[in-house]
Amino acid sequence: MAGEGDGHAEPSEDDTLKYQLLGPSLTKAGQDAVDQQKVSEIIYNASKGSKFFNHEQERDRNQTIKIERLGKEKARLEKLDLSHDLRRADEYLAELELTRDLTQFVVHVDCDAFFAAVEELDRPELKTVPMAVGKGVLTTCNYLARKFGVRSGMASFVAKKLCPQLVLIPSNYDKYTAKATEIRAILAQYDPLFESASCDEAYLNITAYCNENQMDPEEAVQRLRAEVLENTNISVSAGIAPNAKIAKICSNKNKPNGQFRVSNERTAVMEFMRDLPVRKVNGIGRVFERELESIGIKTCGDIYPYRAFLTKLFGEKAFQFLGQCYLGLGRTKIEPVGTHERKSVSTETTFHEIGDNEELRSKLRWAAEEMEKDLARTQFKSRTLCLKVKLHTFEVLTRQTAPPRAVSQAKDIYTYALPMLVKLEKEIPGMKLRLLGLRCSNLVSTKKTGLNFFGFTAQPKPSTLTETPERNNEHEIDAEEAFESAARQEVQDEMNELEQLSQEAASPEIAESNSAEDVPVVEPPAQWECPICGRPQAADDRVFNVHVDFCLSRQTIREIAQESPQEESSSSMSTSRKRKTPNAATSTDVDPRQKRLFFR
DNA sequence: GCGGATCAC
DNA sequence: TATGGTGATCCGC
Repeated sequence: MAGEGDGHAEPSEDDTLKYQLLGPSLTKAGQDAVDQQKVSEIIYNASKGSKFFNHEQERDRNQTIKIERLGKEKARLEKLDLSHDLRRADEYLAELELTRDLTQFVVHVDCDAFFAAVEELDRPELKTVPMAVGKGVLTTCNYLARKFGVRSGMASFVAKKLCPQLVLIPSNYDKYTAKATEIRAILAQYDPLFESASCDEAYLNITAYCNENQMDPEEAVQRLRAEVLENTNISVSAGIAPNAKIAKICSNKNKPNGQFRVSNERTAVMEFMRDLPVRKVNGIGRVFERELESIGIKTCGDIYPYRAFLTKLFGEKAFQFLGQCYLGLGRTKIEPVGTHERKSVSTETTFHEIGDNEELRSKLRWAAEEMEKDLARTQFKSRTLCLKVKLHTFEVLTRQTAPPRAVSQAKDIYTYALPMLVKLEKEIPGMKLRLLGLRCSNLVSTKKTGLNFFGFTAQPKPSTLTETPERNNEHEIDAEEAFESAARQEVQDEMNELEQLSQEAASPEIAESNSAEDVPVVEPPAQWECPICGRPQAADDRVFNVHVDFCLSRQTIREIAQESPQEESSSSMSTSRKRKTPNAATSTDVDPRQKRLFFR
């Protein structure tokens, strides 16, 4: 914690900066026995004077200013009558409490020092020495290295200062993904619909497994972990809890090679959260931690006495998120990542400082070519293009533009990105960059699915690194789930097609400028009736899509209204939605994913 | 809608 | 000597 050890509650400027320099993974496992004071000193001295350091210092100063404002605002609020805010907060918490679901067993599985562990399988001699994977920046390190204060995300030259004998291994992602696939095959036996959170993490809902096998969740997870270890030689840690948020926190509790459970009782959950540092919660990082600490919130239990202040100090979204933290609520619905919708594709690279305009153009051309490949791989075109640069001072700038038509080819991307770069060169005389990148958003799918809306012919999903095993190959999967999966995919494709159409309607020239394989041919049924409202519709594909989409939304709202109002118990900060009206059932702000209810 | 900032892994 | 890449979300304007 910042300021610790100086005998003062108020952290000094250096303390916050040093804490910042320690990196984001301070709270991770394997650091308990480390003298943080000493480590922090070494990192500080290794970094001092560098451009990176100066930038961090600048950021730290800005945060301090923000926190000072926060303190003044809090002092101002304390003099006001907040009874209205207090009542509102209590009403919201009561509302949240009604959504609590304690019927599910959710598990978060986390591989221990995954990349390092995989490397150790190939070269067992690495097990006995401090070792890290990565080049300029470490992606993972083994537990021997952590004893020296070495952490993921740390610059390797700093790590070498902490631990001169540290062995560095270049990363080999293909190897890790292959291993991850082996592990996922085992996870699927416990929950075929498990969710890959990343290469080395997954969420499972083992409620059905436990019921079918008459097994205690802890016993089931013991078995799961043993099975993974036996078959793949990778040790994993796990958290068991009534929801994903707590399960995630629990998986870190007994790392490595351990597990921890918070039982499905309200008192157990509340007690667990009460003393839990807010930083342990997914979504609360170093900055928010500092802000919360400055007003007196260190643990999730501390949130409650401040409930009346939170909206005015941090905004509505943060208030709702913190409310869920205090109550220990989280999602219980675990679903494969394939069901999520991609929002952007991006590429960026760091290089040594470049000021020469010609050289920068060459970097931009390269980025555009990378982007073309990525868009082809993910099967998208893009209607919004964003240029990202990092100056030699580490300051990051972005500039965004909307090309007249969706782009997918390198030459088009370059054409529309170049003016942004030129403008930046003019704005910043003598501009020197250390990074250049491109991001595409407002995506339009180019997947060829045909338009058999009611045929439900599922398309095989592109297999990305974190994708779950192909559901269609798992013959033991419930037929209804497979059906639902296909339906979800269809709805997704449908919406993408709709976007594609609207985009083409706006710019007719695109249909000519692209070859047939880029743009799927749209063949709607000649005549049809809307399956929802039953009304006959004109055989115009655009109207068809718009109408069905509209009807689907309406249908969904009706269905949700009929179901219990607890449908969506809660969600994490990143997925939480507006909730101005207290009752979600009457809200028209429907999560698109809920449209699948129609297919039940 | 845009740009900056934060967060996770 | 030297501090990453990808994707997402939220806020203020």
